[in-house]
Amino acid sequence: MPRQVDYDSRRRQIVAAAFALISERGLEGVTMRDVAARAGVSVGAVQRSFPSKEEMMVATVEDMNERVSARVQGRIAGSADPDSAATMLQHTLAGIMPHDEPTLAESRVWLAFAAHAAVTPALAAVQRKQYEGLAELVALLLRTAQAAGDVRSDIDTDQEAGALIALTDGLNMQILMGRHTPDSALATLDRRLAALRPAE
Amino acid sequence: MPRQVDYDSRRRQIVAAAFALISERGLEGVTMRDVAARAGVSVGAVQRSFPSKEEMMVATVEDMNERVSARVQGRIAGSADPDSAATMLQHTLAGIMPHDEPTLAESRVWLAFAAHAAVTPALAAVQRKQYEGLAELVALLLRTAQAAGDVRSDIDTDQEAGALIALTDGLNMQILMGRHTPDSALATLDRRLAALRPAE
DNA sequence: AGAGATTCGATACGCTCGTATCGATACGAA
DNA sequence: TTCGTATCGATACGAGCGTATCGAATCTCT
Repeated sequence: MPRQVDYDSRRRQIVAAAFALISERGLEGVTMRDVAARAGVSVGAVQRSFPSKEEMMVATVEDMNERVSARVQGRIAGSADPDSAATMLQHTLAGIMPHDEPTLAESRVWLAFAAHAAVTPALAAVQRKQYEGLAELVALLLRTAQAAGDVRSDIDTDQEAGALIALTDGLNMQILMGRHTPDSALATLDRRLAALRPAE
Repeated sequence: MPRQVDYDSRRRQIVAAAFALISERGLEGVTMRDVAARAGVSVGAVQRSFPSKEEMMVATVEDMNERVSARVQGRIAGSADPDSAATMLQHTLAGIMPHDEPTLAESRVWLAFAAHAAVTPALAAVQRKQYEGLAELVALLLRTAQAAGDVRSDIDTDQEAGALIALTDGLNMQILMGRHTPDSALATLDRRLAALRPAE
């Protein structure tokens, strides 16, 4: 029963199953058997694609990171005013926050891995790298918006980028905990962004 | 071999061991055997104090919540200017953030439970309640500071409380991920608090 | 002082996990 | 067509888990 399916697509299928299970039950609720069942394949097939569970998990983190990045990219590209750095900034940060069930699932997975990374240095390094890219993007957008006069010039863009990302992450958590709705969290973020504009 | 030790102190001892293990290895790294060994008692003794692992975990969450509350209370009480709401606010939020190894451990445990709560509604309710108390306290302090003229009057205190807590949580996570030092995170928080003051 | 109750520590049990193994099967090359 | 090989699905295995069980040891009470 050899090569009848494309390997990449099977790996994606398995990762998608792992992703769904993590979002529903957390990291500890994921077993190889469950992943195989959810993906509609046998455990052996999963083992063929991922020699160990850890490799499967790593692929799942990467998939999650790519999902978020792709979504943010998409929002930026599809934005009404793609040339405005201020608009791109709003789309970037708002794009990270969940607003429907698929993105809520994404956030749950993100939180699960974040918690895991706190006690797993190898994972922490991966996450830190992802954040570094985001922080640089946000800082760049802030600087560009600053040059366009859309952001106050007395703002340290690197510091502000860190603060905005922290706020976004915190809002993210509060949404998952049910202390914020996606709408109210987005409103808080927008209020914060509005405060960056120069006084008229 | 009956009642030779005080039950409350044994429970505290066990909870402390569970707490330490969670902070080191995360929730999934905690087993009854390990907890017993760390606490210096047998598994049977742990079972005597906590009929099930879940009850032990619940007690550990409660312990964590109490630790944070007690620490914040202590900082407020010991603050140089206990009468100033603005000072109390700073101590409250800064007190939540980690600044040394014991408080870093606290934060790791907090994050572990937060992630778990995202897929465990019963735990989410406990955490939500804890947050509600914090949000009310912060909002009250904001209102008081507002009345004293230390905070701009155009600020919606409830909204701002939510934003400040989200920022604090986000900074907390970034510290754990190594993207912020306790000092830089505290500086970010203080900058944010400074921005609440009325323009001179 | 001795009987009874209570707590402890050790161990057993049933289960689930990740992973290894292996026969069955389907394809490609000769 | 047939052999060799790559893959799959089922199952086995050893480890580790939470919990149950039970004899030994200690305290209390009469």
